[in-house]
Amino acid sequence: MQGRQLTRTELDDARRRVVEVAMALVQEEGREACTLRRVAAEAEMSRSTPYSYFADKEALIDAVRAAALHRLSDRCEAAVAAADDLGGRVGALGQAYLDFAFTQTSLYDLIFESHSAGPEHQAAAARYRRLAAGPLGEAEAAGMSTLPAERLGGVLWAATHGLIALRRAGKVDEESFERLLADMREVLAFGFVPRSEAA
Amino acid sequence: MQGRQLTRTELDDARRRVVEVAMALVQEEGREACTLRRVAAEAEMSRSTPYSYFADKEALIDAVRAAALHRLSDRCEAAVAAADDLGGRVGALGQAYLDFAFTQTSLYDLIFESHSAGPEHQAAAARYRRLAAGPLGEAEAAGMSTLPAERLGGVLWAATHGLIALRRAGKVDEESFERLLADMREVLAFGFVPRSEAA
DNA sequence: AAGTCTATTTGACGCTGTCAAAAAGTCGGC
DNA sequence: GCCGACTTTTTGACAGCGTCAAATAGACTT
Repeated sequence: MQGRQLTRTELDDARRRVVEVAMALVQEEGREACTLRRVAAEAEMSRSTPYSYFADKEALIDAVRAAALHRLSDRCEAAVAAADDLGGRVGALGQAYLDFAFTQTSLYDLIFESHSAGPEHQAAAARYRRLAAGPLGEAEAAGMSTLPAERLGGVLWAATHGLIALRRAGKVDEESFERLLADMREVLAFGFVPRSEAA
Repeated sequence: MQGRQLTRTELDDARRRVVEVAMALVQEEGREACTLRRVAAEAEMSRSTPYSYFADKEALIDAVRAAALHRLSDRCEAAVAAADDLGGRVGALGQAYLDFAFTQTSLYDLIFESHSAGPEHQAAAARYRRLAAGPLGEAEAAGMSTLPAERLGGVLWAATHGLIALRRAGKVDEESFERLLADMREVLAFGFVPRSEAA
């Protein structure tokens, strides 16, 4: 109920708080539970105050999606930073990705929910690609990859996400998932020059 | 407003009609537009009659999901049947899959929407796997695959779906999509014994 | 102190999924 | 040929949703 002109950062802070509350709601109670009215209540504002920061619900969800993608990037970045050799970095990237997908399931699903052309989202996606290009670029520079890092990264991302999605949607069971993950490592390793020289 | 005891097939017919209307609604106006009340109206029944056939909305959507998966299988099956050599059959399977994904986008998305453990859904998924195992099994029998058909199929399915999902979610643009599809064919061909013997 | 400008809240609308109660229709027994 | 039992369908009602217009509350300016 305050009436003075808000500073830029005050406004941004409020906006950010709304996104945080919404993200927490998605993560803890699922996509469905993330309703505008609940977000508002939990952020201790009236039900239509979020409309000061977002055009509509979809705009809010878009922001949450971008934030979720940033969080995924954070996890991967940290994991990569903690590893100390090249192999470790590539492995850590993949492991962190899988951990996020199966730990923060609702957020992960949100990230890949259909069409979202906003600039925030594109930026977040670009950041993730750039990040993944790190270890893979190293591999390329070391002459270990038959493909440019960016393209190998795309193939790996697609395959990994696809397998996760199939598992999540119940198209493959737990057992098949594990086996397919191993198979994929085998097959996709072809994107790298023969690791053991004798496969 | 009829009051007599309905035969098994009458009941099934009505149920099927509801599913068909709902599926048409999803395909033509999107997932959001598929509301219970609209389905009921379009099927010319009162708003709560669908509850005679489905426990709740999610149960109806589950049925639509299974039906959509069956339709995808139909398309793939027909495409495979129309091709006459092994290479053609494998290619036709993939092409039909991609066509469906980019043509019936809402239905395709629905298929992979999270968790759906119902038996109808499992059966539909099993049918699709069995179907895909046809051409791939041939390839295996011809000694062209380094993996059992079922496992190679899983890898291909995951990679293909993942790429489609990335494209759909705006994580890769049109251009990257085409390039990655080609890259994936290249890399994944390793699941087959060297096609040209000299890659 | 009055008036202006801005941020927030409140009221209201049409839509949704859902269920209990009412209604409508068909059939078997008399 | 009507009556009561049974089954299916419709209607009424409720809470919750996203959304917007109007009303409100608060802080600056003059």
